[in-house]
Amino acid sequence: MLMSDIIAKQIMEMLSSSADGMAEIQRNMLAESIGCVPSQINYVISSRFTPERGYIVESKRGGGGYIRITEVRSGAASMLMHIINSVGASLDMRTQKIITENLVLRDMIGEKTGKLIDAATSESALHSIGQPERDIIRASIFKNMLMTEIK
Amino acid sequence: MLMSDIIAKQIMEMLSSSADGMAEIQRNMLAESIGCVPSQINYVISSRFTPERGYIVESKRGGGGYIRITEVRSGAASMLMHIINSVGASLDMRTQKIITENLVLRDMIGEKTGKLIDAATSESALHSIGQPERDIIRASIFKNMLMTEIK
DNA sequence: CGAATTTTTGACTTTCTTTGACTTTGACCT
DNA sequence: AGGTCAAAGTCAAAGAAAGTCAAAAATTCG
Repeated sequence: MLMSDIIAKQIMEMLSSSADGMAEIQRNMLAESIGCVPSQINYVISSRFTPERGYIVESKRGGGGYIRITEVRSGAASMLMHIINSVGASLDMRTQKIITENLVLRDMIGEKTGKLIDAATSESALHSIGQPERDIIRASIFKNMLMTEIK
Repeated sequence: MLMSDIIAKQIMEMLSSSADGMAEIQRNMLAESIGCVPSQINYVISSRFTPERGYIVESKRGGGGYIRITEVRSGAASMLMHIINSVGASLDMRTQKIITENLVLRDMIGEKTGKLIDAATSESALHSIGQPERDIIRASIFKNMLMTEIK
């Protein structure tokens, strides 16, 4: 397993074992205990604990500094509504995959629904249409499909 | 025997000897061990392990990268496969609705899946694209979605 | 045989990860 | 206030793996 995956796993464990979905870490401590350079913690956070994936990150430097990661927890309907509204007129596949993966992870949609969304918006399904229309149609399909999940 | 056939055979062996029908390979490793250039692995995968033939391929680049090939195994698979193959390059909404409704009635797909297919291929989802491209895209999305039901 | 298709190769690209030198910020102590 | 030390942040280079594409070679088919 990659270093970055170990770090991410560590953080997720802290998050899931906390009652309020918050994890506060000391960057240098964590790096030391895991055995990596401190800046790699930043890399992991900025590549995996992004707002797109539903995390909020705050930090403070200097003595007594910390990094606090908060997992956004809200009801399925409002979370889905929020995503539908925040996705613009265009959506690239990478972003779609990240959002969908997160929705499945958070149990906002089923795994099967996630697979169907991936299939419907895949490059393979939309190959006959060129850019930028492809990303436009992807956004539209994505939102239409999510809409059916709001009951 | 062709190099490509050897590569394909190798992968198929991995697939059949795995309990879950999954094979995860390191492209450069495999190329090295077989004795071909790495990109030939891509060629073999894209020419022989296609969705049409019942394979799903995922991959990741960079450190710790991999290529994962999943083989679809099912009895009901062939029936759906038949439908997928019988739908041409273009599919109008009325025909799509009829086929989907039929699949739901016959319990080949769940009601929810039917709803998601309808949403993904609806006029509303595809409104930004004109005819005849709309029906072409609809056929493609439809087939890609049905493919996920083969498992 | 000759055209069409399939296979082979390799140079170049993109994506993701690791590392470390340097910068900024904040707290605490004279 | 100013200085010092203890954090965290930034950034770019190097490394690791897979992807793309098109030219060249081989094979198949009419």
